[in-house]
Amino acid sequence: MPVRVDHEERRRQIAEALLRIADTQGLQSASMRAVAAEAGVSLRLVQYYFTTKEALLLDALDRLGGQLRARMERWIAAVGAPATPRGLVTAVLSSILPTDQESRRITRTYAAYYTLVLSDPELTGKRGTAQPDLLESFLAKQVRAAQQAGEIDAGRDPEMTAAGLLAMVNGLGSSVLGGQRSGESALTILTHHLDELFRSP
Amino acid sequence: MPVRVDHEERRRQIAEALLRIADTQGLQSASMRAVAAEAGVSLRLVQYYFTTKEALLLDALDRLGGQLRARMERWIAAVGAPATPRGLVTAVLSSILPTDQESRRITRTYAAYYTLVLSDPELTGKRGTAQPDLLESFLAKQVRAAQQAGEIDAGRDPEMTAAGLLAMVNGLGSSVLGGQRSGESALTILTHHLDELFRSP
DNA sequence: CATTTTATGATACGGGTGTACCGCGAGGGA
DNA sequence: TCCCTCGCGGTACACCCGTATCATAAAATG
Repeated sequence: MPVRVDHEERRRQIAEALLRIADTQGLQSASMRAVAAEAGVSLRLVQYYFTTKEALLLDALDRLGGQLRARMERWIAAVGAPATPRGLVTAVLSSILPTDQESRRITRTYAAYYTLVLSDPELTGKRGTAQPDLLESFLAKQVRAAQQAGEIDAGRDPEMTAAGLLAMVNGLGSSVLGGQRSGESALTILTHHLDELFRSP
Repeated sequence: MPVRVDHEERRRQIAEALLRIADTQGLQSASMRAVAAEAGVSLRLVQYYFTTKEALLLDALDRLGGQLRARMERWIAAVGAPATPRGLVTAVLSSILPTDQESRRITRTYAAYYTLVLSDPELTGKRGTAQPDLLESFLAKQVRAAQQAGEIDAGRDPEMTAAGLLAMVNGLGSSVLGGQRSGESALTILTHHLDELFRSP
């Protein structure tokens, strides 16, 4: 049987099985054996393509980050040709919020990784750490652009505003996942704050 | 040796050992044996005072909630005799932020419980679920009071504002724990937003 | 004093975990 | 054709987990 095989495809198949388990049952249920079963392969194969569990965890985390990035780009592309700052900010922030099935899956899986990173900080050696900062400065740039267009009060601090918005969206996502709030009400709260931000003084 | 013993004291001793491990190494490292060792007792004793692990987890979570409540009350009491709405809101929100050692410990431990609850929602049967809602309505009440005193623009929606603030503080806490931001800068961002909220129109 | 209850020690059981090792058939290169 | 290495199945090892069981000494109770 052992014909030449597409390694990347096999790795993807296994890593996504891990992500599926992390989403539905949490990372602590994602044992090598469970991942193998979910992917429909033998335990040996998981070991073969990812020699250690840590490698599998890290690879899957990379793929998850890619999925979130792809989703954000899709939402950004959907705002249409004249990409206004307000449209970009709204797209980025609401793409993170767990409102549909995909975003709920992504957010839940990230949450599963969160405590893992907390208890073992060197697990992610300068991996996704830079991404939130990039997002934040992107948002700050859009805020500045909106200020120059007169859509946002010039007295606001762009960095503070961006950081606050991003933190708020993260917090809203946590409360949705925790069941205290629905995704729709979280989105309502977000748009309310965006409306308030984007009103000419 | 078995003199009559203070059960509550023993339970506290063991539960706090659990919380200490959850803080420093995460909940997944908090096995019964590890808790026993940390508390300086035998495994059998942990079983004796909390027959099952779930009971121990739940009891420790209750105690953690009590610690956070006590901290908030201490911060509220510290604002002085004329308790202005702004003082109360500031006290409540900044007491949650992981700025000092105690709040960092509490926030980290709550985060450790968070994913546990996500993967097993019926673990906490209507336990701390109500507390965030109470906090939120308390904050909304203070916002309304400040509006009537003319300290906050009357056009703001109190509930939305309160929900946004609480979510922002939660998100800021996560980013501090994740190492992307210092506790001081998180506090700076919070006070910046509070300054913006509490300016007469 | 006898007996029951309380607080504790020691240890065993069944199961799940990550990893390592052995084997083996089917390509491809010499 | 010979041989090597690629892809993979099966299984074993050592360890950790939560829980259950047995034993026992001290105190409370009668």
